Amino acid sequence: MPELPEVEIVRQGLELGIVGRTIAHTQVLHPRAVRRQPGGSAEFVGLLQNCQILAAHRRGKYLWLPLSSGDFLVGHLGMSGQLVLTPPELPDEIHLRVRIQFSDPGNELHFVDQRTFGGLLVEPGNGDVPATIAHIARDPLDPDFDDDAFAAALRRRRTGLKRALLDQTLMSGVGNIYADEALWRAKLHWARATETLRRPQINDVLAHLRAVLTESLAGNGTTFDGLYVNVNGESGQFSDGLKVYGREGQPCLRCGALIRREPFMNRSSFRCPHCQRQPAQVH
DNA sequence: CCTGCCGCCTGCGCGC
DNA sequence: TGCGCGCAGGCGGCAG
Repeated sequence: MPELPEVEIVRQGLELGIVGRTIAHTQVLHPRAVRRQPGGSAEFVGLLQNCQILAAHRRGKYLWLPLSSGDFLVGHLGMSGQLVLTPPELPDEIHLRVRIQFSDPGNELHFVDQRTFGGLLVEPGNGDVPATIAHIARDPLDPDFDDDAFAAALRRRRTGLKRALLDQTLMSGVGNIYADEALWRAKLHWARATETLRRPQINDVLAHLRAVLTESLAGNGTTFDGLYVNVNGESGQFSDGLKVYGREGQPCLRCGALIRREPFMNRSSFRCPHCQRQPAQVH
């Protein structure tokens, strides 16, 4: 499940592997992969033809590549998406959705996606950030992330803390795994009412989020279910760094209480019932 | 405007 | 053995 560290590792791989190269041919093997393209597959392919890739940027879990045409190639990996650099002579991956070939004889760029929640599109490049992702907030590792503004916005919310951390318009890049890890480190319950948080606790959550995201980045991200890989098809090594996510029934690494898995937004939350007690006021 | 919920997808593992 | 179901979960769209 790619979150900030995993998407950033992919971005770095794209920067090294495809920036400066020129697209020669594009093939869409599954129309759902370009469902956000207004004109469909034909438009997507046409807009990429003969474009040079100028840079590789990221906002939260979105990637975008400015093109020599002035357009942006925008991508989201969803839950199971992979952008991999594949030698042309290798057989296609089972879930290959989009193939991009370059004018040079190097590796192709493949968008591979089992569950097809991810996708690509090309849109006009008006402004710094693509219109598609204009609503996505900065992430907590972004130098321009505004702690004061975040704290104020968080306290204006009337919802649960984890729900707020997952809201990409408030803060981006955080998903189910890193939200659970940061809450465990901060000893806060996922349902804690946001309006009851004091500034020191918000600072604490931010510090723990930054720490776990940075540690994961240093370990090349988390490969939990085998679906996340970098552009060279390699897994991340941070799975061992997870202290609470996926550890249902195992002892808390701080106090020994058994980690619980609880239903949350049609998925799961993991917490220590002792370190992360349910507060009086929840959402 | 704000909040919360649903549907979209496929493969895997488990229980019967 | 084989089948059905729960689960993984980010995000856009929409209802209230």
